Amino acid sequence: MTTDTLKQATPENPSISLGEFVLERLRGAIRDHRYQPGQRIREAEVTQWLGVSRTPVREAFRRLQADGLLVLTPWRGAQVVELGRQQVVELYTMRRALEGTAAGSAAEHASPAEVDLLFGLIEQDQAAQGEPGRLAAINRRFHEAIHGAAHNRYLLEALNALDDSLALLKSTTYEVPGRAEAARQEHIVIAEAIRRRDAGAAEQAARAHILTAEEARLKLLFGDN
Amino acid sequence: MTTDTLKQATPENPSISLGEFVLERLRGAIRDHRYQPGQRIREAEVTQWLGVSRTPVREAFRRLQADGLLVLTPWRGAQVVELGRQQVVELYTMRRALEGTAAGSAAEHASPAEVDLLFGLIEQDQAAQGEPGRLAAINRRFHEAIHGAAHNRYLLEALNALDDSLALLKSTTYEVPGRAEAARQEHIVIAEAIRRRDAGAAEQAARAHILTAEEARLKLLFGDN
DNA sequence: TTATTCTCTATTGTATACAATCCGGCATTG
DNA sequence: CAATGCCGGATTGTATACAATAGAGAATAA
Repeated sequence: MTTDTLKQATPENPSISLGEFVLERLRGAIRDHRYQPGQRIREAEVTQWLGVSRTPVREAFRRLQADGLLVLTPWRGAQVVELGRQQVVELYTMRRALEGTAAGSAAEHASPAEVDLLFGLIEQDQAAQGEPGRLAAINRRFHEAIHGAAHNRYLLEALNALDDSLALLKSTTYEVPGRAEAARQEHIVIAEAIRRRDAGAAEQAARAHILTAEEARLKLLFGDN
Repeated sequence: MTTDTLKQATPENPSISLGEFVLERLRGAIRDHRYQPGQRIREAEVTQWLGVSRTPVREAFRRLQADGLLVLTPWRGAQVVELGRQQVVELYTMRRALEGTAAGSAAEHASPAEVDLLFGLIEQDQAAQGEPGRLAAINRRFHEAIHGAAHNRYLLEALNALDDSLALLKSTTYEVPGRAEAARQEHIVIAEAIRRRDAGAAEQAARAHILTAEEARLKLLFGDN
């Protein structure tokens, strides 16, 4: 395959390497459940799908393994990770810690513009009542805004990896009745703590928020009471 | 190169893949400062050193990039990460969060044997006064014992990656006069909180411990007061 | 001399050939 | 008929050939 042909395969950004291209396409496919948990992914399959050789595909596999999205077994290849109840609980413990830290750091380091963004997103959230898709998107942007306002690149990377792992789960906690309203109130508490530069309160509020999200998630997935 | 020759290159465990082998050797070399921060690592160089082809070397590079130990620039290859003051601060913020969470989880989930191990290591620590090397090793085992007692594999992986990143720093905080004694007292507070199953106290004690470690580190590295 | 452009070499990105291994089915045997 | 061992294809692990690029140094012009 000529390089010219290869470049046609990455129209969005012809300058990135094929390995990065394959990585992003695979990550997206896993996040969108086009590859489902437990499913085996063969190198040849991706090779044909994306029109590249095995080398960049294998590179992407390694990165996704490091991110916790794939399990690579010697001579057996790649499988999308399946999360059991225990693993979901462990992931939410991590998320409580990291979101709490992010909110606390944001209280210390957020710029005025970043604080404004948080409250702007809360307003958008109020305007999107009854639209689960938009609510989920705004919720994600709210959390991303906090993550950015923490100004800690290691924290940001860890949170992104965590988000990818949780995307393996099928359900959205917004399917739980009343969850959207409760989440909005919790967001307001977090944002106000950040605005008044109260790191401890911001951390506690974020932890409480993640805890209720975890309870909603476990109820949805495993019928916990 | 024949496969038979290759297997001689991995005498410790002939069954693991060459990629894993290269990964561990490189990780060790970076941790031991045989490759120093900022130094460029060429593929051909590792190829000759370990007697393998470029393929497993490149695999290892990707994994080390994901772990935050290497920076891979397109067409320029791999460089060992250099940590500036800001990055050290960010890493310690992460470490406060994760060690605090680990101590809290350990208070909830540690087995009696794991609690005993903690106090056993504290005794060993007392017996090793004045031997910086042994003190550092025991300190590491103490923290690893807490990490294990948390029973959270995602947390464990994150802490291991963090440890690798901090290993990029040259100095040991045990070089600060009185640091060993202070650390031992802090360890005791953590271990006692875990023994009485007080998750909140364990988390706070671990955070305070990491905070003092950070202060010692910043003083050593950048002369902070 | 100094700045600039060009060329050439070292190095990495990609594709592919080859080796090793696993897993299914089939035959053989008790 | 059941159990066991042995092929053969499918798949991954590794090595290597080839393409593309960056960067250093030479050659040239001002």
